[in-house]
Amino acid sequence: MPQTVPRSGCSPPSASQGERAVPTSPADIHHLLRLLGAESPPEPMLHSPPTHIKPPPPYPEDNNYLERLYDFGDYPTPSPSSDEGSIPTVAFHPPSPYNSLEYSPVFIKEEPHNRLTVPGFASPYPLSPSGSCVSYGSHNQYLSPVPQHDEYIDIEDLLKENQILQESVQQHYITPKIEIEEPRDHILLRSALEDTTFQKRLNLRPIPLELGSVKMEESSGGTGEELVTPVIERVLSMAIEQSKRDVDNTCTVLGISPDPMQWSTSDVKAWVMFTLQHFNLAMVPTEYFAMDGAALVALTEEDFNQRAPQAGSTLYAQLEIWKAARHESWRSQWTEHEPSPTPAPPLPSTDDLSDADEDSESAGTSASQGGGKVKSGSTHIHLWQFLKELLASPHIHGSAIRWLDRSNGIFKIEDSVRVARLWGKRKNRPAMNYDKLSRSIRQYYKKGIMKKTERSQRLVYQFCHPYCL
DNA sequence: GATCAGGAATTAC
DNA sequence: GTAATTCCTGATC
Repeated sequence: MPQTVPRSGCSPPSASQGERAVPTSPADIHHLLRLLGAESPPEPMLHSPPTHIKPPPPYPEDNNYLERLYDFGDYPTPSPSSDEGSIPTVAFHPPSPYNSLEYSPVFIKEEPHNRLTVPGFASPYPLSPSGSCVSYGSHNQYLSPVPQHDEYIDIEDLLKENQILQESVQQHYITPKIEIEEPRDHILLRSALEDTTFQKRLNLRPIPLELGSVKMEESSGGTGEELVTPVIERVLSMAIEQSKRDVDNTCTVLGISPDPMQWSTSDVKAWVMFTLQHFNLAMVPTEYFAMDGAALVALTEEDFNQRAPQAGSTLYAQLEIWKAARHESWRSQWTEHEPSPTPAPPLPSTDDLSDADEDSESAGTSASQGGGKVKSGSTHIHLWQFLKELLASPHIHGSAIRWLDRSNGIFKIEDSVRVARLWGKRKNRPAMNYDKLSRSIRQYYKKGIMKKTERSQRLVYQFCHPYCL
């Protein structure tokens, strides 16, 4: 894939006037090589950015922001306007599942004083009044007409410089090598996510591969078949490590906990806005996600889609990744104490779970909703969230509580004793009963979280909007 | 008898 | 301060 080159601004002259300098401007290199019959560097590098190149996502124009986010250590970070002394400077975005391969800017620093001109030959590139290249933004257009030059160069010197230039070109136009390596993480991540054992191992719902606007590299050279089982294990680890790294970086940037269950309302908003912005998704009114992390975790994919029809799936998938990273972290911590943990038991398939099963039943709900191995789940959960949690698992709790009218948020408690007992277990309130639980539900009438149904029915309640979403 | 409705005090965070 | 719990009385199904 040819690497496009949004060119950075030109640097001011730094060498002395009398100093013999090597022309290194990409435009100059290209023209010179073409003049000498040498092979040109990749053509797209010498033109304005193609129109299909997407502009960068609307991150804050704070380079430190990106550096904090993409603190990959071994990878250079973009530095379009700094580092004046290096010529040319090529910086690549680090590989990340968040990076779109369609937009991989390469910043090239130019030294205007090193320009080389040839009689009768005018560079097609705009030049500043001082003779340096007009600087480009990532997607700016040419700004000025092309002036002529009256400087002449001895052809022998030109040939000598050409040799130097060839070396320079070989050193600095080796992007194909990098291009091959950069998307490998995407290929591996795709393969890992396509591998259903990933989801089975972590007891997760399937994660959509279309991670928002993130475009995975098409596996042109390799089919997934090359990744045989032993390799999958390593791939799986890489994918998980990558996800965890991304989670950690985002935590650092946003200043939030890696555990979504610990998020405050503002944390949730920050995460939602960040994710929407990160994947260049349509913005969503923040009121739709005015909830804490526990509530967010309790949302189903359908809930996400109802709140954000265009971005819901991506948000849900991202949250699943966060859960997975958290789950994996917990599993690692757990294995420190229990070398041979038994695999998570399969979810109950019947509704007639006995009381003895309610511990695991409750834990199963918490694990599936919270994404982690917590026996009793978080006690920092609201009753309405808990009820929605139960309602979201009809295969487990369908005999205790079920939707009557999902779209209008109407549900019925079929087994008041059991629901109350589950609630009491979750909140560590052994004396909980339905009388108390229903009293709490009635408190929601005044708060606008629930309302009485139009036709009063026993054990039937209704969520208010947007809590019914 | 179970549930609903709501007041009031208390507890937990 | 807020949410939930606890206890209570009275009404309804």
